[in-house]
Amino acid sequence: MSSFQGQMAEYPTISIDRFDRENLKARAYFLSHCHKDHMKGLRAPSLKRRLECSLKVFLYCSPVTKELLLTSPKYRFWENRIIAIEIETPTQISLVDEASGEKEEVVVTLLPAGHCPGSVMFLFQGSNGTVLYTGDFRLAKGEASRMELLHSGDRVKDIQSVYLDTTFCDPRFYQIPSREQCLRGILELVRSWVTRSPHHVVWLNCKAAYGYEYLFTNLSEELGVQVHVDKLDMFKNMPDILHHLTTDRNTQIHACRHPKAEECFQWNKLPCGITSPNKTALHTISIKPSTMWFGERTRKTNVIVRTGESSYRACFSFHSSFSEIKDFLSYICPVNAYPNVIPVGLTVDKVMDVLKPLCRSPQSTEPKYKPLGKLKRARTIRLDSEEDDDLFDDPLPTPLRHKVPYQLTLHPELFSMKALPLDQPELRQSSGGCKAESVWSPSLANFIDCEESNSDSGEELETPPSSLQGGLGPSTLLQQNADPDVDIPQWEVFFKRKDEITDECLENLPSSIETGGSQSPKLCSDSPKLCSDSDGDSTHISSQNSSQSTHITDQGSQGWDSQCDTVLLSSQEKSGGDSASLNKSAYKPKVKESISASQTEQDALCPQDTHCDLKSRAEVNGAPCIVELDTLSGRKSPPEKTLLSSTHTDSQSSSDFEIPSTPEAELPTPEHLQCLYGKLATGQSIVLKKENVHFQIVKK
DNA sequence: GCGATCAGAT
DNA sequence: CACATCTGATCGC
Repeated sequence: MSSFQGQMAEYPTISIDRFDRENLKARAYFLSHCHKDHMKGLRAPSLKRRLECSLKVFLYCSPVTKELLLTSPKYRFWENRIIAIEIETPTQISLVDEASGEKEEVVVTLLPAGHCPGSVMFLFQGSNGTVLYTGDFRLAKGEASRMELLHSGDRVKDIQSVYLDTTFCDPRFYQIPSREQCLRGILELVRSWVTRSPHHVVWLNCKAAYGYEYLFTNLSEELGVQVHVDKLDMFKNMPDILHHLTTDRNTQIHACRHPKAEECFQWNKLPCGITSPNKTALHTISIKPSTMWFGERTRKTNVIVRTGESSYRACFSFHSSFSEIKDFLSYICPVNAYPNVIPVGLTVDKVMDVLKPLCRSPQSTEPKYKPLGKLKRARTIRLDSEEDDDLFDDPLPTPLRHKVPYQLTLHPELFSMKALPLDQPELRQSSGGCKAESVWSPSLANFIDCEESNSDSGEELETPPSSLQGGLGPSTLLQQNADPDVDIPQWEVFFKRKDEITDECLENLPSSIETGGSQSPKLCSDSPKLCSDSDGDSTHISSQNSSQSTHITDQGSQGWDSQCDTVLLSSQEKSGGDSASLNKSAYKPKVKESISASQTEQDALCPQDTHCDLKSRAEVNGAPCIVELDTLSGRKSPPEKTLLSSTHTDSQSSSDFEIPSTPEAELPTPEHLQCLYGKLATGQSIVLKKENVHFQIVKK
């Protein structure tokens, strides 16, 4: 929970994520995302009064946040005082003291934060230096290096202070399985259940908060089953989300809530009340998304844990892990870093002890030279299981970098924006409007990608539900491997053969796994954007502006070189070529009416197909010059206690190099590696792949 | 009656 | 394991 008090030392006349007390005097307000603990005072009468008196005071946030906020009647009084700023569009704001007329200019840039829909970080530039307020964030390792607007020329911007989400800034939370891993784990568990019969339903026991949407949309997309929720009007202008949700209880995936939901579930009753659509009783399992973390030296990291006959806990985190935080901060390397959150059991001082070494040393206040080309890691190398030679295919020429969107000046009272030239004036051709094409965000597209140590993704397994306990429930155990002991690239491991992994994974698992038939390498493939051009004349908000992609694929997402001139491309255009090769074959947008029993039964015919899909690709995280700075040996987290025996493999991954299984892959020669490193160091793309669907903003 | 705060639960 | 939220009790205006 954020304990940030609202003001930053450098720009005390603006308030962020706090709206009470001192903040009542602010000249401008900023909201990073729509979670209640960041909205304290936002609907208080005192602030409402202030607004009525100070007509030049505005609230700035992302378009998605604005939409979500204004959906609630409680905040409707803000309606004419919120200014949505597009992601990654430097925008000048005048901070005017209405009493004295005193004026200060700042340029603010919204950067995607990956925490929940609409979540952003705020980068402020002005006379008191450049500061970054992260809000809450979950960014995989290397994300910062791919954010163009954190850079200036070839360098990371000289950032004075970072106000940082330190929720998991404790070595205890050294690593958290990547978003894709968690998603995939949940997907396969859900799949294994709902394909059994139309009466097998899943209840996703989610909290009342934004942030699960990408889970819902991905499950819906992959399984062709809409997710039942209590409310969806907040997404009315976000078709990419909306189309995967339903308020019709007659579906197999539920994320509805009820105060006594847990009790209901004991009686096989869903929160929404349905027990059986017809005469047949439902068979329900519950999956509770919750944070799971693992210590630095923990190998086994199960993303799904069975907690009861029909209940599971699934790994899910809105916040960056300790190692992700360190990666982020050490890359930014500010003069100062301040925690927004003090993790339970820690003190400010203890958190500062962690942050300090990652900041610029007091002796040299010179900004560290961070040539973008060198530090830009994480060109994805995707090794298709069938086509290993993909590895060195299609190196793209290094594109011109730093196509910085033009700067906008906001005159709130006029709601006008005007373009300003920037120091690197490569102007976009688009108007400042809300067209998706104009705001495509490379880092947003990339955010799901993980170079984090635990993001190898090949070792998940699941067993068909029927395999355990007489078919009483699915007995899924999905796990990832991570070996954070190793911070040095281990190429042997990187190229570990898939069959080895498979064998290891199969160990201890129920016999019904069939290793055959599921060689298709991708569980989540990218797909062309859904419904971006939907009918109607409403405003559609896309994930361009949401900092959380609605769709996760297992394709390394950083394939889009952030150096590309991306701003004018739509995601469809970009993903078009690749998507053909993905086995997203079965995506059939299904409206609720179309989910017939017969259809579902058909789906249930081949449940075996759902397991043991091993991702067959490898990612290279090119960051040879980065040494993992962590010296805090994380306390070992206790062995995960699962109801099922935990399997593990010897596959290892390091913080910077993760190693999915790669069948038929060969060890690279030193020459290969050298070439590879060379390309990475110079910022060349090695193999690009793209995809990624985000909410689109389509204004009609 | 509402808000702020805290404890407790999920 | 935590997070973000909700509920209910208490206090004050």
